[in-house]
Amino acid sequence: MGTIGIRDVAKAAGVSPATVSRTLAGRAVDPAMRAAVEAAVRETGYRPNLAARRLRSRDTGTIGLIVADIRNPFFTAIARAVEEAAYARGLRVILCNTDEDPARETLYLRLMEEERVTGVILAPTRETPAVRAADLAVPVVLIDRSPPGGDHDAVLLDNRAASTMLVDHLHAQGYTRIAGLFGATSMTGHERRAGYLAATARLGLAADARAVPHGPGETEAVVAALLARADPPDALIASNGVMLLSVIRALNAAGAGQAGPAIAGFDNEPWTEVVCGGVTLIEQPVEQIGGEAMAMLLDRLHQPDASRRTVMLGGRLIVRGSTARRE
Amino acid sequence: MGTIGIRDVAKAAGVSPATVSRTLAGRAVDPAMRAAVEAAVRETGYRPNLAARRLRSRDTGTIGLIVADIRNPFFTAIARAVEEAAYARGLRVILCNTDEDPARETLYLRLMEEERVTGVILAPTRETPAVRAADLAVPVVLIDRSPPGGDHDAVLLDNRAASTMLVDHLHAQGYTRIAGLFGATSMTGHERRAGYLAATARLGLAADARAVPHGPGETEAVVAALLARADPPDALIASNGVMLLSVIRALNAAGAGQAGPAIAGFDNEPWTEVVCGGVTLIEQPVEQIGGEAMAMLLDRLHQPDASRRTVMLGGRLIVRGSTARRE
DNA sequence: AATCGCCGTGAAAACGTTTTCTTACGGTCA
DNA sequence: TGACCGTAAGAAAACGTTTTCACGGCGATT
Repeated sequence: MGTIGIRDVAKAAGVSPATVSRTLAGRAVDPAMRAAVEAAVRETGYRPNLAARRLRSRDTGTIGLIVADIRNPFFTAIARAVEEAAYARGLRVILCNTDEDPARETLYLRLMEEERVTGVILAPTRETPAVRAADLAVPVVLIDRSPPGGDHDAVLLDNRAASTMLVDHLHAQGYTRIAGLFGATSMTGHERRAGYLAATARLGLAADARAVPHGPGETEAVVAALLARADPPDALIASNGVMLLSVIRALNAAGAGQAGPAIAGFDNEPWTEVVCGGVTLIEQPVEQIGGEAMAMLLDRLHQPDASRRTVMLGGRLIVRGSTARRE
Repeated sequence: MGTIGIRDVAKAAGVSPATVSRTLAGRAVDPAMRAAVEAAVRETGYRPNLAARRLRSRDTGTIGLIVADIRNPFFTAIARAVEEAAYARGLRVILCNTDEDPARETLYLRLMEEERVTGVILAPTRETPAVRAADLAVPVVLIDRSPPGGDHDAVLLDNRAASTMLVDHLHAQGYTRIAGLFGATSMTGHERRAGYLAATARLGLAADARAVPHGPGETEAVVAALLARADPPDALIASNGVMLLSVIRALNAAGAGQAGPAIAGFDNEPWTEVVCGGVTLIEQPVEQIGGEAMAMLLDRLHQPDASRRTVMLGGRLIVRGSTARRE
C-alpha cells in the first residue's frame, strides 16, 4: 500500500516477482517479458529497496572509508580518488571522519561491521586499530599510516625518504639550523620525524624535532617556542599541510619577515603555490594512493588468504620560491 | 553457521529473540534478563545487521548529504557541520559528491530514495532538481543554492547583500573599476552577480561581470582577458573560494605585482589569512548553515505538511590587508 | 477477596528482496 | 520417435531483524 514493491511491478507486468528480479539484475529473460517488466517499472515508478536487497543477497556493494581529518585536503583528495575508483566499479562508499579520535575510530569500525560493508579503507589514528583490524570481520586496507609491527594490507608514502629529501634540499640551500614539527598523534608524524633525525644526523646538523598535538593553536605555540631559542632555526619543516599553514601564520604573527626562517613541508595544497612566493614541499601521489588502496582491497576480497602486502609510494619534491626561502 | 544473529544471542541468554531485540532497543526488560542478554551479546560478539533492522523498522536513521564539489572547503565544512549535528541526534550521514554534474545529481537523488533515507540535504547544481524535488519521495532541504521560483525548504546566504558589502567596501577604499567573476553553473553565482550589478549601478560605477564555467583553467583565462582590457580593473571580486585562489594564481602568473588590482572574494578559508597580506572576503556562517539545515529537515519530518520556508543567513565582511589592496 | 487493567514475555508474522527448487517446455541426439 | 538435457518461469523459502498478538502474572481498585 504505502510503498510499491516488486510484487506490484510483477502484478502490473503480469509476471512473477522472480522474473522482475531477474530482469532488474540483467539475467536471461524472455525479451517480451523483459519489455513488459521495464514498462511496468517505469509506469509504477518503482524504486528498489536497497536494505531488502542487501539483506537477502549478502553482498552490500559498499565499502567504508574512514579518514582521520576531513578538513585536511589530503584526505578529501583521497576521498575523491577512492570514490571515483569505487564508482567505476559500481560500488558505494560510506565516508567517516574520526577527527583523530581513537574512540570514534572504534565506533566507526564497529559501524562498518554492522553495515556489513564489503571492505574498509582506513587511515588509522594510532596503534590500537592494528590489534583490532586482526579480529575484524571485514577486510581492511590501511592508508597513509600503518602501525609498525602489524601485518596488514597497506599503501603508504615513503615518509623517511620524503623527510630526507626535504632536509637534503634545505641543506643544499645553505640552511644549517633546520627544525621540524611533527604530528604527535599519527604514525606518519613519527616516521617523518625519524627520517628528519636520520638525515640531520648524517649531515652533522643539529636536530630539533618537536611533537605537536592535534588541536588549534598547538602549532603556533611550538613555533613561538622555536623562535625564542637562543639560536633560532633558519628553516622549518612542517609535517603536513594543516601544520604548514599554521607555521606560516605563526611566523607572520611573530613579525618574522625576510629574516625569518625558510619553510618547507608536506602536501601540495593549491594555496601553497601562491603563498610566500611559493613553498617547497613533498607532494603525495593522492590519486595513486586511493586507486591502489581500492585495487588492493578488491584483491583481498578475491583472495582472502593471500599474504598481506605493503605498497610504498614515493613523494615528489616540489621546489618553489627562489631558494625555498621566504620572500 | 556463517554469521551469528539475534537468535544465537537469544539461545545463549536463554530468552526469546524478541527480548534480545527489546533489550538492545532499550525498552523495558526485566533487569536479570537484561544482564543475561548483555552478557550473551558480549560473549558471542554479536553485531546487529543494519540492513535487516532497516528493512523491518521502516526508519533508516540515515540522512543524505549531496554537495556539488567536495574539494571546495566550504562544502567540506558544511559536511562536517551536518555530520556533527546528525551524530548528536544519533543519525547517520551518507555523503555524495556531484562535481557540479546534473546527471550525477539525479543519480544520487535516486540512490537516496532507494536507500530509503529519512531526508536529504542538497546543494543543487541547477534549476532542474527543483522540479525533481517536488515529486521526490523524500523530504529535501536545499542549502547554498535555491532555484528562483521554487517552493522549497532552504537555508541560504544573502548573496545579494554580501556582494553589495564587498562592492561598497571596495568603493569606500577608492576603487572605481571593479570587475567580478561569478560561477556560471550555480544559482549562487547568479545571485552574487546580481548583487554586484545592483551595487555598482547604485554607485555609478562601470560594471564588468564575467561568468566563469566550472573547470580547471577557466578562471585564469577570464582574468587574463580582464587584464587585457584597455582600462584594466583596479579591483576583482571572486565568487567563491576556489575561484579566489585561481584569481590570485592568475595575477601572479601575469606578473601583476603592487600595481595589480585589489582582490576580494567569498569563503573564509584558512589560507586567505596569510596570502597577499590577507584577503578581504565574506565569511559564510558554515556551522550555522549545517545546523539550521539539519534542524529544518527534522522539522519537516515532524510536520510534513507545514508550509515550506527559506532561512536566509547573513555573511560577515572580513577586512584584511592594509586596504584590501595586494601587498 | 475478587476483578480489572497493566506490564513484560514468547510465538509468530512481517519487512521487500533474492535465490533455491520445482516444473514445464522445446530442441537435440541416439 | 523416445529419452535426455538445457533453459526459463513460477512458487516458496530464506535473509535477520522488529513488531504485533496473545497470554500469564501481579498490583491496584472496588
